[in-house]
Amino acid sequence: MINKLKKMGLKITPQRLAILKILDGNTSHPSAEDIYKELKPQFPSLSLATVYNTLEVLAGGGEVQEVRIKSDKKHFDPNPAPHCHFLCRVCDNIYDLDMWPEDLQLPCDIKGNLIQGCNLYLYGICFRCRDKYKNGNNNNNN
Amino acid sequence: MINKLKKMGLKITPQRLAILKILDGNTSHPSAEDIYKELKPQFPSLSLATVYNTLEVLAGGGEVQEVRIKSDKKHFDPNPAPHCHFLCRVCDNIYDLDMWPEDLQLPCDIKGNLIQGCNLYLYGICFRCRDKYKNGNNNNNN
DNA sequence: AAGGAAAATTATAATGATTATAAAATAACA
DNA sequence: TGTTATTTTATAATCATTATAATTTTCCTT
Repeated sequence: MINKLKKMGLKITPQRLAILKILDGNTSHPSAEDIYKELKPQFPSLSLATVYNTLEVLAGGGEVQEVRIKSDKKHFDPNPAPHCHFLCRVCDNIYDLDMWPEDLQLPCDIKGNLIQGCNLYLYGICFRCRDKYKNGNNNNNN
Repeated sequence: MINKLKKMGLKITPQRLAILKILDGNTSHPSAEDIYKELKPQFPSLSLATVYNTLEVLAGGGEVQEVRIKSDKKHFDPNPAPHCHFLCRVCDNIYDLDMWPEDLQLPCDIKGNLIQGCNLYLYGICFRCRDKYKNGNNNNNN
């Protein structure tokens, strides 16, 4: 964790460590505000700007991914490996899906264009919500 | 064009026709403001809200695609067929690429999740900018 | 062709995520 | 321990987008 910051030439601060700790292994795809709200009780002096700044440098350094699957807000993923993100239209949660199209290994060349990065966003209904809906139907006999 | 509006149960207005006309066959991926600026001289009374409203209903009806490849602004594509979008980091233009991953035919099922929609955003350097860079290097002997 | 209800347009204000600013605090080096 | 560059903080600014409410227009009906 400390190494990630040092590797990027950043100073070690309690705020940055706390943000990295929240992100570490986190698959909930928090927004900047989610992180801010989670840390505020332990860090009463924490500023939202610090969270934004830290996420920006981490994303710039390739340590976290910006997930722009929703139109209104950015979310963050500490897993920098390419994988797709899936937004359930029912529960509004973002999930990782570790499939990746075989014909999209980066970097690659498509019709003369150099492709360096890629975001794959999927939309639909997650298996949890499908199950709920199915059960609801059966129980209510609709 | 008129049919598109009628099909969606919308009234035919000069503003909507003008917006549809700009979009028809357009591959430049304009933003709402781009469209507004282009139409304002011919439609001095046009309001930006009208452009946003029209694009929203067209997108809702599946007649145009929202392209969220840039983090700050939405762009629009009159081609509703799934295809990927490519942002050149040098010239900042958005291009269509008509490739599509073979293993992503919609709708489909991935690990129990129902996938209904998909956005594929690519980032890199377009062939035009690659050529310019290459030539620049040769000419300057760097 | 005129009337009228429902929908659309308009000008404007509000929203809300993100970014910029500048002063105060802190980390890390000598 | 002192110093300097960096970071944090509080706050304001930005800017795309959405909401509001009054006016205008479409289009169905007569």
